[in-house]
Amino acid sequence: MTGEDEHEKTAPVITHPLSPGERPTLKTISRITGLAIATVSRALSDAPDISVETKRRVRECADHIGYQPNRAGQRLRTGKTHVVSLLMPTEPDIMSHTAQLISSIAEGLQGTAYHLVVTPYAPNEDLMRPLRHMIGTGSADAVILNQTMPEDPRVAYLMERGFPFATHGRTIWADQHAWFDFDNRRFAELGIAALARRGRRHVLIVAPPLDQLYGQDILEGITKACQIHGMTPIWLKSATSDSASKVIETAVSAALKESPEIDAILCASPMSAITAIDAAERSGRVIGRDFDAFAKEATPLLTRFRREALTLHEDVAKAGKALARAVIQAIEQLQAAPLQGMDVPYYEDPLDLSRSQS
Amino acid sequence: MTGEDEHEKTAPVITHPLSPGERPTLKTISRITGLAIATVSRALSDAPDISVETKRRVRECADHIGYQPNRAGQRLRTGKTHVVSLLMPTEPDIMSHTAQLISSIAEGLQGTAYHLVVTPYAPNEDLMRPLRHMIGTGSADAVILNQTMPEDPRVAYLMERGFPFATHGRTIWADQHAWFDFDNRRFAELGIAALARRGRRHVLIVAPPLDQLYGQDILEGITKACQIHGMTPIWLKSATSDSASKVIETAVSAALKESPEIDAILCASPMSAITAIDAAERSGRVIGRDFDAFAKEATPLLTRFRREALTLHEDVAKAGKALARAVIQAIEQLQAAPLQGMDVPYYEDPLDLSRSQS
DNA sequence: ATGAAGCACTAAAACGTTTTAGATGGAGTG
DNA sequence: CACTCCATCTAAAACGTTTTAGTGCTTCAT
Repeated sequence: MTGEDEHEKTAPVITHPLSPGERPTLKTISRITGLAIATVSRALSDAPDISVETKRRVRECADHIGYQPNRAGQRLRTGKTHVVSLLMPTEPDIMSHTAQLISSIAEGLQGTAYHLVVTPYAPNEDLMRPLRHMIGTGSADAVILNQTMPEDPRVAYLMERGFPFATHGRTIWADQHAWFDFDNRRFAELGIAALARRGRRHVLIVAPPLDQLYGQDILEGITKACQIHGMTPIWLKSATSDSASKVIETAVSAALKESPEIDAILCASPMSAITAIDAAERSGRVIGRDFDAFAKEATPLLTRFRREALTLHEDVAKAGKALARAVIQAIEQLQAAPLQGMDVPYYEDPLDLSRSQS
Repeated sequence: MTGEDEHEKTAPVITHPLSPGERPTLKTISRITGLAIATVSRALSDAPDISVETKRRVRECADHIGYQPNRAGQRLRTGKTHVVSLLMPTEPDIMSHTAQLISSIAEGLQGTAYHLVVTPYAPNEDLMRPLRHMIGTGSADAVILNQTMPEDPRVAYLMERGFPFATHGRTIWADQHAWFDFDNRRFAELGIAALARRGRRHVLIVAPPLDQLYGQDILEGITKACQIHGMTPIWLKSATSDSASKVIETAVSAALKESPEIDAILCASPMSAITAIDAAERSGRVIGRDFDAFAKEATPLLTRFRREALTLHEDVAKAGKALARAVIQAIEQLQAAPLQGMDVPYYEDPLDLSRSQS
């Protein structure tokens, strides 16, 4: 009876007897509601053996005083860090859409209990070291790898240890882990098709690095599409799409001299496209007249500069969001199957666009 | 006697009686060395009342078993999070050097006890909300703000609360807090001087947003330099360097029609330069012949595309490293004065470069 | 009446660290 | 001999959370 009276007294007039600067804890709620700390904790985590009425009261009180669980306490007790680590090669001195990827992963994590910490590593350094260190010190609950090779040893290591992770880019074990990727085969097919539709026949390929799966995908896509459309691919020697611009420039110039029949260029990255187009024009050819160019790009950079260039867009923000979802699912293991996704990039013909807008 | 004997016995033969998968803790070291946990802790933190010999023994043991302090434990006890939060507007669908900034801040934090967590916020949202949330939940020891306005309310708030922070970009309170910035006044002066040296007289300014201090700096620099070099600035109306490309394009076209005497363009960002040069060429002018362009850029993007464009380079990696240092100093308050730095960007004349290399 | 079962709650321990307030023992001092 | 002093070490508490193993109490079947 008196117990019920006390409840009646404290419940409506929630005055909190805590000094203003103090961060509220479970103990605070316990003091206010008169319940044990354990009860408060279990009420907030919706345990089955707490009455509905108690849960309501506790939650109300928690909302009222603005309770936020202390992560350090949780972390110490549960061993969970609430951290997702993005393992990325140190960013080179070049513009990229990596920031958008980071930003969108972090956004996707917003509202969950997880934070994104960025862990760069020197590209020439032992790939395994940062990963081992991260796992060894237990500084994250999961990893996102953003540049994976087909047989990436890190992926093998993570799978073996059963450590939650997701990759940006598939591997040969793609069916066994969470990943997100763009459909690079389709990029290649769309590119070759678009160039063929314009009557081009001899396409210079500024190839992607072949040690990564997306590179192999593009390779396959191009080969197949060239057969279908009767195109002849000329592979750029001694440079890939991520070579330094001078290397690409030299290689493109040499290729154009050697194979004057080239009337199209396909590039696996926007930056290499910029260089390649420039080199072609320096060799006296005019884009749109003497040749067409098709490039993969994540943002409207190239088209802004050369409307004549054909580009295939990738939705980087979508990739980030998907990776965030995937990695959380990997941590919580909601489902047996890892979350995977492939986004089909889209192609807009800039000639059509400029025609309709002007 | 027996106590000393035990020391003699345990010290040399360091066998660690811990199950292999277990992460070593202070308790582990305590067990191995026979010292109390408190002693081990104080030895590792180099407390004055621990003997030199004991410190040596403890450190040796710690190294041997690969002890790494449990951050959650430290965090709970000390209230320090060991987290630096980078508060950044969500990255738009555009290539940028932001990733390099993030990467280099994180690199600068490597080796310290701090991690970088990325906290994006919607640009249209209340600026204070994410900051308040961060401080309210105590989820970081310090913040880095990467786009500050001259009278940024966040900076005022942080100074008032005495919360450690550093900014990328100065404010009107620049003498009171840690910051790093590029010398944008100098960018403007160098640009105007370079254009004047080429005999140009009427320069179209694709102005930076004036609500940020770097914009005001550029404005001042241009005004002063134009006076000195006898140049006439024509300010682009209805668009700034971070407007959408279509807006910039329209505005540039209109300006060129209205002021045909324009023979130079100065742009506050590489992306706006790409658009502006394109628009000028669509109006029938040829870069290098009819006009010159000067742009601020962090990476060799623009010059790769249009060698004729003059650009001023910024060392983004240096900024990141400096911010990391500054924020750590702000946390540890090693010195009374906040760490500040201004980097002078450098200018290379691409005409000289192409002349000497080809 | 007795025991079992179930409901709603709680006390206490544990995670790993740092810090406070001593404890211990030997050396120096009166 | 009693004392202070000092150097070195330690026990215990605390940070906030979750979880284990209960405790009371009621109800219900026997």
